[in-house]
Amino acid sequence: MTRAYDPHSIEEKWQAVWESEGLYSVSEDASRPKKYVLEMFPYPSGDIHMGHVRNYSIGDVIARFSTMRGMNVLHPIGWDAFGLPAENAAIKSNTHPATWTYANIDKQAASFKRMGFSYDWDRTVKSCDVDYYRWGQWIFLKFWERGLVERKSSPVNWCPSCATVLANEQVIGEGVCWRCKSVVTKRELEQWYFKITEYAQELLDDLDALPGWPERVKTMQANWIGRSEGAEVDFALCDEAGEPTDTTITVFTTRPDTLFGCTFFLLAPEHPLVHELTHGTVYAADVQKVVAAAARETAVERASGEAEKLGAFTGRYVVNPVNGEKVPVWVSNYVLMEYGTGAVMAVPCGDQRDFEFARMYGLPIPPVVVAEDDPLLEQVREARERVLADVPWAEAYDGPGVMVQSGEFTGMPGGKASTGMRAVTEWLEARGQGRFSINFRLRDWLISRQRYWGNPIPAVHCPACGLLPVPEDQLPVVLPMDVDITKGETLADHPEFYETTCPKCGGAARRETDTMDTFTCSSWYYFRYCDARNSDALFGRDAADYWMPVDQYIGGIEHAILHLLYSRFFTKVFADMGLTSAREPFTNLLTQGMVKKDGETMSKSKGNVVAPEDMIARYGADALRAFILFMAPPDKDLDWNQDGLEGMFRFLGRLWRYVAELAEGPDGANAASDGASALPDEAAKALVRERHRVVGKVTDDVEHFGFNTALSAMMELLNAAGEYRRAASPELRDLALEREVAEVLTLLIAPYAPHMAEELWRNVLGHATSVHREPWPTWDPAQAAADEVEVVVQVNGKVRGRVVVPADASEDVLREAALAEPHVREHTEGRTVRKMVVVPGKLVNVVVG
RNA sequence: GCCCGGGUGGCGGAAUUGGCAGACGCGUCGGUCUCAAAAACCGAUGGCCGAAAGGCCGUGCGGGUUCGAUCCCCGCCCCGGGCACCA
Repeated sequence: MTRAYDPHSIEEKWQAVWESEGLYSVSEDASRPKKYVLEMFPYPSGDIHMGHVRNYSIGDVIARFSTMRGMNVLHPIGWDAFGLPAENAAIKSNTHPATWTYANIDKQAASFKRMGFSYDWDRTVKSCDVDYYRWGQWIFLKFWERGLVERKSSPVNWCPSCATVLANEQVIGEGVCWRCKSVVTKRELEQWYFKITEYAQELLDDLDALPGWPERVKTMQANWIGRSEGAEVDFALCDEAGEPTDTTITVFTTRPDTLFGCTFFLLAPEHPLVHELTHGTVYAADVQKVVAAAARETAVERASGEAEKLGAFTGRYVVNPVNGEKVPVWVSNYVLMEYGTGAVMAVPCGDQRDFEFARMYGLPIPPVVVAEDDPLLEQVREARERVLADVPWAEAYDGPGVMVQSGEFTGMPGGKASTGMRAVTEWLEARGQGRFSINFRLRDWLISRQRYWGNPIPAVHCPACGLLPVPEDQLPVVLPMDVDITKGETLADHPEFYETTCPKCGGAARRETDTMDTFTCSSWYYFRYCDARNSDALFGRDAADYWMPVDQYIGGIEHAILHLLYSRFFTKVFADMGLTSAREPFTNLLTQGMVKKDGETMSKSKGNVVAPEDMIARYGADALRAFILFMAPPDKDLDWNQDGLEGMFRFLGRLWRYVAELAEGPDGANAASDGASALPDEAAKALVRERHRVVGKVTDDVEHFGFNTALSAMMELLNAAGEYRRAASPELRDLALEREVAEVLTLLIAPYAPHMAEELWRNVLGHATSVHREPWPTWDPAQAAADEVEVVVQVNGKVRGRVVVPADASEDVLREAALAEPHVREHTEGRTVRKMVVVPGKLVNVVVG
């Protein structure tokens, strides 16, 4: 009696065997091509959820498949273990964040092991281990040496719920915190930054070097970096009497060709000159109203562009360098201090915001770039001086056109990146009043956090020597464990930590008490995996050169900017430091979709969480892994459905029975009998064809992440095997062929259902070594091809019949066969055949009139 | 508002990108086995008309190109995501 498929009796058994055999431990091996397969660094929240199951199952299939294809595969796992949830949980449950974190890591690692993922656990890292984070501090010091660390005061994003600052990338959607979704506010604070903007151009340019990334992700990064080409223009500031001074205010503009249409000038409410220019004047009160209103605006209102435009005249003027005109300086909330210089030349005819502002405050709107098809052009085409002070338009025009009322530039083409734009900039450059310039939307990365559970920033504030790095030989700065987190203490409340001596003068000094953004920990972990136990260096050059870059990275789309941009930045700096030859960390990126329930994201608060553990308990890890991959293509969102899991369990059971019954043989006889005596009948030929076709299809599908269709193809092969068994007479069954199909199916399913495949391979089919070390089955396209094909015959585009012809039938043979088909004849009877379209091997279309 | 995705049976999804729409699975219905049930196995399953043969309709909607369109083009509608006062 054949043993039934029982995942519970085999899964944990094989997990233990694999571990003791060291099946997934790898080392550098020059004789095989390497492949580095990596899933995004998990935060150890303790519970694994379906998103994890999906993410790590995708990676595991790719890793196991690659091994079977002959590659030396690095597939590591570790824990992104610093972060706020640990602190919040600790406060709530009166434990230490470390206790909570390490317990969660153990729990989650056990769940991952229970899923049967093929990780090299010897390389595991935990970012809260001092052996790990000391290298984060070392990186900080190296960045500092290279001038990539800066401490400066500026308006920053503050999350009131997390009680800490956030980097720009970490404010998402309508101005909310990426982690807790609270509305973020602005505060002026002195903070630590990594100067990622130094790499803005390279981060943008090298997106082109990533053909293996989704277009969507690259577009999002390009938009985030936000490169604009234009010019800086210097405007001389006039004194209170209206006389030009030597002080200039510089603006950035993408449209220097519209400079002749500049009729006012704007400063951001936060601009330092605002107070200086208006203090003690009659304009101060009105200006203050705008400044105060802007300060009250939430990030949401400000970012949405829906806030009402407010403005106030400062009483001062600047001189337009192209025509010497004095234009009034206003303050307005629609000018952002963070972008460009915080000052703007307003050209109302060419910019919708300036247009609206001008209409609101009665400022003139002279046209300077007019579209070719605009009737207004005839009125002003030849005018070099301003003859028309206001446009009859309902809105601004920012497209290409002809420059008018623009002095010597009149008649030139204007618009973005136009000859007029270049001519005006060159004119300014020749006079020292402007220059070509490129502006990025990307801001420097704010990395300091006012929280405890993170990597301490290795710096010292000395009253005598100023700000100093902790010397390299004094690393690591160990995070003290005796902080009372339940009282809300941070390092700043901990004198034993912050009281120190200056590394330079030896006097009393204060240690920096901010910790680093957790995104710094996840920006280099993939390098550490290459050489995880190295105690002398972040990683050895040889190990990194062998493994890096990551060949296949898998994770959620939510990191399209955040983690993926930071990691690209770190890798580029590492390359410039000579640590690695990789300039990009992740060659191929797969962004997997979300796992939902009834169209909604699973969450405890909604009470719709499906626990993977419950599913494993019922159907085993193999069915769960295979099913989540079968449900949908990996990059699409999917809606959880338990009935389908049941179906996958049934398929595995069918496959099990097929292999097991065959191995035991009919009536207990050994199935490995000589099948050569059996006649190669049509049924056997069909099964051989299917075997080759399916191996080819599964191979191709996995390479393109078509896990769902790969599984369908395996089901088709099993169905074909069943049909063969029923069709072939018992005495003529080709048992050798059936045995081959059974082995092929076991090999094909191995990456998806590794435990079942292993049990079948070793204990049922009787092989001595692991299925996961077997070479991937080969296939012969010639044997996959049928010698006869069914060709569809259409009459006027409608299918009217089918004919079976040799696969290599000529067009003439096809024509003849098509016209002879009885049903086709009915439809062509008495009508003229005007044309016949023949697609060999596929279709014939008879066009009749 | 702008930029990407996407819309296919009762459901998840296929269709080698211009060549049999609906593979595979779920669900449903019918059958075999059984005292019965479960499991397993077999069969049917887009809609409408028809006893059947067969016919008509059908990939969000409306046009177009083509011998032929889920696929390409034009114009809409809906869903999801990203960006959004960036000068």
